[in-house]
Amino acid sequence: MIIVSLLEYYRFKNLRRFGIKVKIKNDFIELMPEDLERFSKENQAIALKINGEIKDLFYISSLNGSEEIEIITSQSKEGLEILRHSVAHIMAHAVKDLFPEVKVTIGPAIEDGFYYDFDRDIPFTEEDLQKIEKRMHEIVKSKQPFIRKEISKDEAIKLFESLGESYKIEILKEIEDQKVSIYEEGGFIDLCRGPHIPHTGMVKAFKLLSVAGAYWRGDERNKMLQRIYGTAFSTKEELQDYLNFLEEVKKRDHRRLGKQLKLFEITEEVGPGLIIWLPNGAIVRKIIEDFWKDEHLKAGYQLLYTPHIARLDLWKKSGHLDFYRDNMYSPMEIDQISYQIKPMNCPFHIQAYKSELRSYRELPLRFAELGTVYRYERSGVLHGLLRVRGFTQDDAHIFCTEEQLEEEIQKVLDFTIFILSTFGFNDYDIYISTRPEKYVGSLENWENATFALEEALKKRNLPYQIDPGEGVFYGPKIDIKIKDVLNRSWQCSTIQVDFNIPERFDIKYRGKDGKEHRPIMIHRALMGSLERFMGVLIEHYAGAFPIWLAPIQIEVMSISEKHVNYAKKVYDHLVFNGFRAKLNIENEKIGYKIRQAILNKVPYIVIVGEKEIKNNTITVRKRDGENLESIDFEKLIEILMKDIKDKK
RNA sequence: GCCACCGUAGCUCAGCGGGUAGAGCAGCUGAUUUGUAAUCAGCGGGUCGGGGGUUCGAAUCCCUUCGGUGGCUCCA
Repeated sequence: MIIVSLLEYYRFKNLRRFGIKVKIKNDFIELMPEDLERFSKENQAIALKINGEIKDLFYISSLNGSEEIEIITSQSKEGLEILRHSVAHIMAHAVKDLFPEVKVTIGPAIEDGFYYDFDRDIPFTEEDLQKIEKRMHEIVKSKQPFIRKEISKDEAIKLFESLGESYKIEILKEIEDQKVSIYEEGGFIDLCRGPHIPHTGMVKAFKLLSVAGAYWRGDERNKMLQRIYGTAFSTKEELQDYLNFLEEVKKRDHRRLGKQLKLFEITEEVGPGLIIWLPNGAIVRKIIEDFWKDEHLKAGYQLLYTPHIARLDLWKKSGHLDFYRDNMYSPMEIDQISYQIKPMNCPFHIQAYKSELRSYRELPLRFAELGTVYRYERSGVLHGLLRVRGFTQDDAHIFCTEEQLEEEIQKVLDFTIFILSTFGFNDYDIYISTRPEKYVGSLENWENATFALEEALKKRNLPYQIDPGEGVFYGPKIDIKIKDVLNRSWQCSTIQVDFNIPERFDIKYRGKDGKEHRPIMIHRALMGSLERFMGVLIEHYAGAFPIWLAPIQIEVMSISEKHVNYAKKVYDHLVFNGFRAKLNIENEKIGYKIRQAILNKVPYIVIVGEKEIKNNTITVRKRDGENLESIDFEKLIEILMKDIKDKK
């Protein structure tokens, strides 16, 4: 990792040369030990990379000149992680100072900061966090050095026994090495692999954010600990930027915008995790559904509609009752027969496949459905539109031969990317999940299918990562996470190969050879579920839907009552041309009406008054405040039509 | 499901060392006839999430239940 600027490089080029090779950008320079020390100090080094291994900064004194050195500062990803980890220690130190009865457990750096889990019977309050933060500032100010010691495991156990830190002992007992490292800073000792910053004074910007429950070792059978989350950055500005980012996230929260823009509602009376789509949300959904259906027909899919409930036996046969019972609702009795509300669409699509004898000539057969399913989710996991109990999957099942598998997957990938990019998602994290411990189907099947998934991604030049053992029991899968404008990842699309269901339902096709063969099934959802996708879209667009999706595309407003008739005429014309328009002839000042429309995030505002009537024009104001000159009505229609066609 | 916090008018929130409720916005009515992010005035609206308890008296204290929020676990 390169952390020093070129300017500094040239400055240091004049320094005395010695055996220690220091990597700067992609070059190496050689420095005298004392120059290196000065160099690292001036660059706010917090650690060193010695021959590729990250070490504490004090190792600088033990270099013999043959090493390759990189200087790690908190500007780099690795450095920031070290910094945050050190701040976690400082937090634990502060907590122990203030609440000596607390037992410490673990405290790593994470994506956006760090946390530390504590065992304490009394919960931490907001005031406690403030006190802890205050104490942390004191520790930072006193510039306590982080001191690393290597001791034997037995010694460490004795040490932590004397400190009463039973969780540390539990961790120690599972460490295989006989030697462990501990770090001490201002009297606070923690079992830790390191590395750490040289001293606490190097912490420039941190903040404690929240308290939450967390199970010891993440196992819900274990004791619930108290986790304090915090974050740290290399400068105050960066911390402030991050806090601003959190504010922005809050502003875009789809639950808040959903209420404000009257898109959807979740009420206690209906039940948790169940969505009422209000007119504004419903129209957006309808447009997405229409788009989805049209594109599926173009892509060679056939549409299906299937029921919401089916005989329980169907779910026994599909295996869902065995594998998925915990997420299924209780069955209901109808005429002494048990029926089940559907958690999946696949068994129905299988029935459609089985509705006639199939020939290899028909394959691949692609069945698509916006299928609403109901799944039990534990109450604590529900979250707005993103995690619900009733949702509509943009589901499809492709039945194909083994030879067709790879091509079909490629087609699905292309299709997925087309659909996602239409909504402005052009950045993806792609994962292939491979065979888990518990699986069905032959090893050969798995290998072939996994290979097909990989090949498809390679041929499309899509970078991906492997998630080993994370596949579903019935087959490997590709998961695509999209990144929104704030660069947050959302799991939506999934492409899964299924060896299980075709087998269980004994579906077949007649091959060229006249014999019966079993088709392979691909199960895929592009948007995942309409609910989740809409939630992501709302946050992605911050509620300001592009014109092709906007619930109201144009709001026509009159300056005063005198202009109502003309406004009506304009409005009627817009509606006649198929636009979703709103007429605002309220007896209010124009500024007020504009404010309302902007708060409702209407993309186009049309204003008509004396001037417009006289010239037979309209004045257009865009959502972002840009004013189009008074223009001809037909000109507006032209602009709008083009934007809608381009899905802007 | 677990831990913590929260639940007052349609919305956002104030009131909470106990004495049966307020504001702004929204809604309705009227005045105003308006030129690019809030014209003025009046009116209506809540058994303070539900249930139970303590008390002469509970939005306020306690218990319980439902729901929400942040996490943990889970996400076939």
